[in-house]
Amino acid sequence: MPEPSTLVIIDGHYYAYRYFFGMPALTGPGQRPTGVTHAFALLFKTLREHPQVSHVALVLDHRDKNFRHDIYPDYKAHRDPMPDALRQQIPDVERLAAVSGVPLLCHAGFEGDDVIATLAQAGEQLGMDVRICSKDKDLSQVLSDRVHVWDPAKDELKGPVELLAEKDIRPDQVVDYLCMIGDSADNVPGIKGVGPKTAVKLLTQFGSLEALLANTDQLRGKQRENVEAFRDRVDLTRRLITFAEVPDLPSIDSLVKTTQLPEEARSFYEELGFSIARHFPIIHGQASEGADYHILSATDLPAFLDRLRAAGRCAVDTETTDLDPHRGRLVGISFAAGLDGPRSAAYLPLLAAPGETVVDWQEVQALVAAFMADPAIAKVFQNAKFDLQFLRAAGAPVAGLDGDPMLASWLLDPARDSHGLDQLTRTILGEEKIPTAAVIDLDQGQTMAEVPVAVVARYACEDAQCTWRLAQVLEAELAQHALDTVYREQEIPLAAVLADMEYRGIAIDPDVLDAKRHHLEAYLDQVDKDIRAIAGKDFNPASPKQIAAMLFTKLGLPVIRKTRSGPSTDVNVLKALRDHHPLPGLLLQHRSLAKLLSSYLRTLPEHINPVTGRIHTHLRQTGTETGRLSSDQPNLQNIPKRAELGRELRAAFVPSPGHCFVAADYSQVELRVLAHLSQDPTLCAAFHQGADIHRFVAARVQGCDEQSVTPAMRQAAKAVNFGIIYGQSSFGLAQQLGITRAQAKDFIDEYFARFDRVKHFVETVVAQAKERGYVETLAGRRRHIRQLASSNHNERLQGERTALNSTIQGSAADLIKRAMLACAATLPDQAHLILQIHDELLVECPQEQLPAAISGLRQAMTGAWNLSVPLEADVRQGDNWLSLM
DNA sequence: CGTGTCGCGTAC
DNA sequence: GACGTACGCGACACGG
Repeated sequence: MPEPSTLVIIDGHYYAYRYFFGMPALTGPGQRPTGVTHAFALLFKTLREHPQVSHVALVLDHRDKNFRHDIYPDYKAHRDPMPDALRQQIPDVERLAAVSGVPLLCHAGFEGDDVIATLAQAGEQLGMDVRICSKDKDLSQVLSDRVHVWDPAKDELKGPVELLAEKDIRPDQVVDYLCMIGDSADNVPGIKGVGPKTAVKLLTQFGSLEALLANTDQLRGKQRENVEAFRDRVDLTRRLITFAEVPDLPSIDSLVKTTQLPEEARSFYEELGFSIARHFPIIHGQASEGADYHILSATDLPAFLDRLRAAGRCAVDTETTDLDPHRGRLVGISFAAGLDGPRSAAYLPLLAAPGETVVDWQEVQALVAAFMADPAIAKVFQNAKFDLQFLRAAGAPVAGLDGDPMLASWLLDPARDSHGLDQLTRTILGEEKIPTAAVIDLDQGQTMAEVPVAVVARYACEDAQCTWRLAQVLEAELAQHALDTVYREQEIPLAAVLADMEYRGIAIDPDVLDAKRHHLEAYLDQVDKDIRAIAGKDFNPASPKQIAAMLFTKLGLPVIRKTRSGPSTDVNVLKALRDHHPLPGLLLQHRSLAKLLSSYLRTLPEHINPVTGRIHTHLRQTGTETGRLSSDQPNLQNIPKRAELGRELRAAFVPSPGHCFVAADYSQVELRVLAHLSQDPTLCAAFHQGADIHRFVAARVQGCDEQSVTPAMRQAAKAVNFGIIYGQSSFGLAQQLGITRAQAKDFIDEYFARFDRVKHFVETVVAQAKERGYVETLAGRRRHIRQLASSNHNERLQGERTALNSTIQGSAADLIKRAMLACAATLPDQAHLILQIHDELLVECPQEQLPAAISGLRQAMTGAWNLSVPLEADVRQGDNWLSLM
């Protein structure tokens, strides 16, 4: 199949303004404004790498007046002149286009829009697809089946269909429409008293402007006068609004895109101070080369902080003696804001070997605390969650958290190997940082406090200035991909919430764990003895390899399932073999006891912090590709719940003295997300009715009423509901339910027949993922799915499942993140989030605030997002985690 | 001796 | 081969 060629035409004027006003103002060497040029560089990069784009042109307005000024001297008379900082960048954008191999079109006597329209029609006539990058409404007149406007950041294509849906007009009516409403920005008056609404009404009624003017007798009153008064101006207005055909445009062939950035662009990028690593093969340099670092004294500090305050935004990094904020101390704080060159930074030393000069924290704490607490000073941290906890512990809690390159990197590509500072500096900035190992010997337990101040200062300043520069680059890239909103409004504020949750931790009753542990150890001992009595004393029941040898070779039991390396011995296999022999049952008991002991009962006590007596799990914000949080050290998101024996250990998780727990979990959140995203009327109706969703689906699929749904039917429907979310096949469903594959297929077919918008949604998600290479959640987060491009059939199928599941799971993750953010406003002052377990929030509050906490938590969760189905949360209270069941 | 992979099992 | 996302344990293989 020949690839259809796609011509992309960039409305340079539109983008210049959009980038100028819509993004942080970057400056390069010598305070030269570079934000717009940089944004264009990233746009060009996106187009270079876009698989569907074959031809590119950048269109700019000519600086001279054009024919419209000749026929209408007042044309654009009231327009503000271009801001200086933008005007200065236009030559840079032109040079950028030249060195990037993007043809620049700019014709005297015409406007950019004329060039765009002429070019679009030329491309269309050659059978190409044309995408115009612009939001200018005038351009709607050239839309057709082959000509669309396109926002590459959002990957949104709009053509005649969308125009009709949004404005209720066809492309051939656009000129009439625009004539009627006029254009105040261009100082072109339309019909007095006619705005968009009336214009559409009149066009629908009369068909065209010409017909309207010929039939003014059908109008009455003021409107008739206004329309008739317009008759004299209609020809002029039409000439101003209609695009002129621009002669002598270059041939379409000359617009073939360059897929590689030419080497000659390198010096231009360097001249502007752009990160070249994103565009060129990496040249390794040292991040501290040519840097300007300064060690602060107590005397310097006030003036320095004032400079940062005036700058409004800065990167901050802390050096500490430990990774644990409850045990560690601050060794120093570094700051960077590009004040004296992009690589400048300063270090405030607070702790060092005896004899070294440091600043007394007591002396500067109030000053630093005021700085940190000032929300008007925007602060950027690499992995802010960490620094926020240390600064809080040191008595300088942070407000105004505004950026985190780690989160920016994760949003741009959650699959990136590492979002660590060293890695980002290498891949984004193309430079090497001083390795931590070159400063301290971690194996020897050495800390930053034992290293000369000058050495730590250099290291700390490098961290701060790399954080600063990375934030600039990555945030510009976020904006390019329409990820800046979810960054600023979701992930960045969430980091502060997570810092608070980690810092607070959760209390543990060690006696409960101890008692349970001793009980289960005795029990395990007995099971162990029983197993050895049958299998021999050298048999290791923890070894799947030895179990397989024993069951399948020695005892000759049937192999149920195979893994890559041999027969499987997992729980389903052992259950199937229970009736054949006593050993499988004993092994199952061994497995569950050993799991509880090794994963929980023996390890949890080791995670109790000696200072706080609580467990402070890490809530990792960049730990998943779907957008869920993950938890480690220890993982508190997989504490047993389903089986009785395991569930009981939840009794060890207790509230602080005088407090109680409130927990709430979303009811069927992923299915509600599915209903919302698919807009399936039946599924949506079920949730609006407050139906038992599995029972409801069973009734629909079986064609019976809900009262006659048997437990088995409900069970089957539940399996299908989950299967949909995971992209399960008929084979998987059959295995799950112990039915034949044909029966499973019938069930799935019937499901899709009853919920046909769900079917459509599943297909659309996969198709769009294949087209764009990524899927998107409710909040606009993205996950690239590389397997979809695989030549391997099974890998592609896996990619399709991932695409579907990530959309739903990721959207559900967005919902609970929003709920967590809402908690700040809805919970009473002494109630605090303690844990998040994907669809559940655990809150600790003083007894007296219990009612307010219950209603606040419910409000935060149900109001997290306005879906087309209600969000429901089950709220419970209790005095330990077990009693919340 | 440490490191990486596998099978397995816990959660949602 | 067949159901998505995590973390982490013990066993085992491998390499220094």
